[in-house]
Amino acid sequence: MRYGRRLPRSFFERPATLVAPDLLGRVLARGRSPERVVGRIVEVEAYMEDDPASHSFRGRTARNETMFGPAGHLYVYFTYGMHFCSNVVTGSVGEGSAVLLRALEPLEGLERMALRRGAADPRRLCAGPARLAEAFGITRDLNGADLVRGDEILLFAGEPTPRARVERTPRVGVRLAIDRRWRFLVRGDPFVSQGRPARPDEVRDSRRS
DNA sequence: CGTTGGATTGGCT
DNA sequence: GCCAATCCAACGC
Repeated sequence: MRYGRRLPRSFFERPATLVAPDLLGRVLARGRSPERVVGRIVEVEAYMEDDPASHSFRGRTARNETMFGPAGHLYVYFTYGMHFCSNVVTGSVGEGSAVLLRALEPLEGLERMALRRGAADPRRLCAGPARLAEAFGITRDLNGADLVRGDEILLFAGEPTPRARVERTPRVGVRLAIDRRWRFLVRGDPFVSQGRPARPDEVRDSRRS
C-alpha cells in the first residue's frame, strides 16, 4: 500500500499546536515484513514549552532532552513504572515542544500488534499512548529516532483530516492548564482512546507562586 | 536523602 | 468506579 511521501522536516518545524491537528490522518510505519506495523493517526495532544503540563516546562533534563532537539524526531518517555509513550518533536532547536501520539487506526500488521499487546480487538490495539507504543514496539531505544530520514520509524503524508472533522478537547489526564484545549481527534472515529478529558470543575491553579 | 505523584492501563468491586 | 502495578523525575528538607 502507498501512503504518499514522507513528511519533510519543515512540516514539524512549526508550533506544536499547529502540527498536532495536521498530524491527524497521517500514517506511522515501523519495521519490515513480517514485523511491519502501520497505523493512521486519529488522536494527538500538543505540549508547548510555556505549558505547565509539558515535560519541558521546568527546563531541560536528561529525560526531556529530545524535546529540545531538532523537529521531526521521536521523543519517547517512560511513565507509571511500566509504560512508554511517544511524541513527535516540533518547533525549532532549543525549544521544548512536541505532539503526543494518543491513538492510531491499525492498518497493517494487526497480528503482530495483537501479539505484542496480548489483545486482538482492533479498536484496542492502538487506542491510548501507551497502547500504541506497545503495539509498535516503541521503547527507550527509539527515543531520538529521526522520523524524516531514519529507517526505524517513518511518517507518511497519508490523507490529512479536513478541519471540519477535527474535534478539540482538553488533554487527557492533564489537570493543569485545561483551558488549553490541545487534544485533537478525528470526530466520531472508532479508534480514538476512551480517555476522559478533565472537566472545568477539576481545574487546579497552574501558576507558580 | 525521603516523599510524592505522574501526558496509563487492566482487572476487580 | 476504584486501585494496584512499578519506575523515576521533581521537589522539599
